[in-house]
Amino acid sequence: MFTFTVSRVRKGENLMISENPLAELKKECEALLKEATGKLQMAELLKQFAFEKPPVWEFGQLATSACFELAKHVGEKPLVLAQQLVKAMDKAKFQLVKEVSAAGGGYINFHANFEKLSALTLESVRQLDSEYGLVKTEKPKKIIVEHTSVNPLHPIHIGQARNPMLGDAVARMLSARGHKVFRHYYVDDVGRQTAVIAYGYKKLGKPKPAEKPDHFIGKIYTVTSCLVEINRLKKELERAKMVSAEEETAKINRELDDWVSVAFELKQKYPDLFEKLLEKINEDPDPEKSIGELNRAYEAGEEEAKRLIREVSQLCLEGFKETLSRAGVFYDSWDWESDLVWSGLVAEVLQKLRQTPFVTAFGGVLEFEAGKVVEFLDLREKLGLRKDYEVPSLTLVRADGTTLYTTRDIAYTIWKFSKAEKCINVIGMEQSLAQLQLKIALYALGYRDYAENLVHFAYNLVTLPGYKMSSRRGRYITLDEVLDEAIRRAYEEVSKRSPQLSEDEKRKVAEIVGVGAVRYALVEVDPAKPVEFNWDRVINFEKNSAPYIQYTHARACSILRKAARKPERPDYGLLKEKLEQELVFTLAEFPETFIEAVETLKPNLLADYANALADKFNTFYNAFPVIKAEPPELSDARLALVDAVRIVLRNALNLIGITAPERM
RNA sequence: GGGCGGGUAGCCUAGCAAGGAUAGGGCGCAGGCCUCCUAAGCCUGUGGUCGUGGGUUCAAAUCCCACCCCGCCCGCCA
Repeated sequence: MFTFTVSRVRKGENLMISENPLAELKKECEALLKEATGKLQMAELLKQFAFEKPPVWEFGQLATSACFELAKHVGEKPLVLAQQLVKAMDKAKFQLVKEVSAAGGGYINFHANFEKLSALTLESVRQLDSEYGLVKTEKPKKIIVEHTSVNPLHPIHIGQARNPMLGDAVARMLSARGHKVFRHYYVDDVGRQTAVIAYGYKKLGKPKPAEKPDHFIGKIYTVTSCLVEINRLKKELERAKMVSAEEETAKINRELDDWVSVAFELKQKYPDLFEKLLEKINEDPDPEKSIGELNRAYEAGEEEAKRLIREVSQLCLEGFKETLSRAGVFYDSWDWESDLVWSGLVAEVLQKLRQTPFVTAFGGVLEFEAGKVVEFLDLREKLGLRKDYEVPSLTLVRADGTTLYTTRDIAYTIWKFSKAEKCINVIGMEQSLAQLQLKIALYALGYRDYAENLVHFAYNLVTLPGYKMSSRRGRYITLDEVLDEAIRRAYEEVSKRSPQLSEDEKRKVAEIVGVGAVRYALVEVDPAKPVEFNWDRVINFEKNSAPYIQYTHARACSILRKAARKPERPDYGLLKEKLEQELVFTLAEFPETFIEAVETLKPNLLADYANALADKFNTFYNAFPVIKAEPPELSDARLALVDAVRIVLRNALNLIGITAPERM
């Protein structure tokens, strides 16, 4: 079913073109229906017509079930109404419509006039080229898409990699829609975890990384975190033993066992690093305290802490940039959480929040009572909350005076809204509650408009079949590994299939194909569903994969290259095969698919679309000759069709951040 | 206990917001197709109580209610 029917026709040199050919067809169908209902004095009963795609091609290209609805008002059978409406239509007015029929229990089916629709569609695609399908919005907005924002503690792992792929695709789509899009990376450098890595890094004497910096940082973080945790648990255990709290002792023992086994793993993996950190950390009578102190000093903006933590974070980010740029993901702004703290913005927001009746203090601790806000401002329905559900409170400030993540995020969000009208946060589903509390805080502060333009783009996790990925435990598969492996496999494949390519070309193609495979795999499934990681799924070269679509694109390019001529005198009326007409229709649908994908923020719709188009094209490719088709007017029409498929496949892939190679 | 998300063939997945004609794909499995534009392909076959039970409707995978299973969240973590 479709809703979007906006389109503009403009005059080409000699042929009409349209930025949305399918919408032209719909407009015509709608006009015919309106006229017919008018004639039968039923115009008042139905003003909107929804169109759908009939289940079988032979039924036509568009259908409406309006007569079922109409039948209720008139007391006549749907089929009879459909027949009457069809009869009342003025055939002389048919342009893109060739035939209308009543069918089934009361459908009205519209058959397209492909001689005209093919001409309109193929000319439009080829003239608009890289702009075809990218229908611009009437209301362009400034939009910030915040995505990735992986903490600078360890390399980006495959569980997190879904985020940049989705975020980047969404940003590309919105931008293509005509919005002014800014891609922001929120550098979360404030908090205990950053203090942990900085602490370990300092203990090691701030070593220069001998490998990719984020991998280097990741090792130090994992080992440090593990050792500190064991240290802390041991102390807790002693305390618990002294007061002979048996249940607690047992619990701590279990946790300790867990961490000791992690330590064992880590010692095997990185013996030197492990020994050195163990030695250094043991020198510290209270590592926990040192870390807490470092965290406090950093928030307070003390010079030494600043230098240290920024150095570590920056190091890690260098690694991220390398990985992400390889995957084709870039940012317009890197926003440091610490800057928000130091600039006083966080304090300012806290001050304002304190003045609302929704914040209470006990000791130094500040609590934000989100539930109260919901009642007071009557937000329940607006936020889609159940009637008895009480939103939990949110701690804004710790007893030691430091702030918490969501508190800073409130300040950050307000800052973002000073630069944009809409903010989309690509953040995992597990943070839904925090994102809700954040939104409620905006309402509490009187930023109603911000709250309503804040979107939490939630996505589900990527899981490993055996165990849970855990960055703290150093159990993860990095995005780098996955990309390397994908490119390696792609290289093998290219070498096997296209030995004639130069070494340089093979490498380039392998890169494009490998990266594409990974991006596609992470974007293709509904973000709400979890993805179970396995190599064959993420590095798939068969149907329903980026390589498959890329291959199809390369095949189209190959035909055009071999033809070595432009389609000078195409006769689109000769495109009489069902497959050809289905291809044309699919191409005509692209603009509406694009609009729907952007408006609903569903990049997977574009992945599905591209895959479906590739399927049809391959079937066509297998069934009919193009270059040698006779007569030449048919050959030319088919060449134009191939060219249009090439353009649309490329445009669709580009929107989700995948490059379409011309050979592979 | 409460909240959120998910449940569609052996496995993975589309469709669900705006209910409509025969629930699309892919993997797997069984078979077939390269003197012809790239076989990363194409064709044929195989496989479905759309989690369960009620309800609304001329019509339910889709809407409503109840329940079951899985995941996540309910931190002075992020």
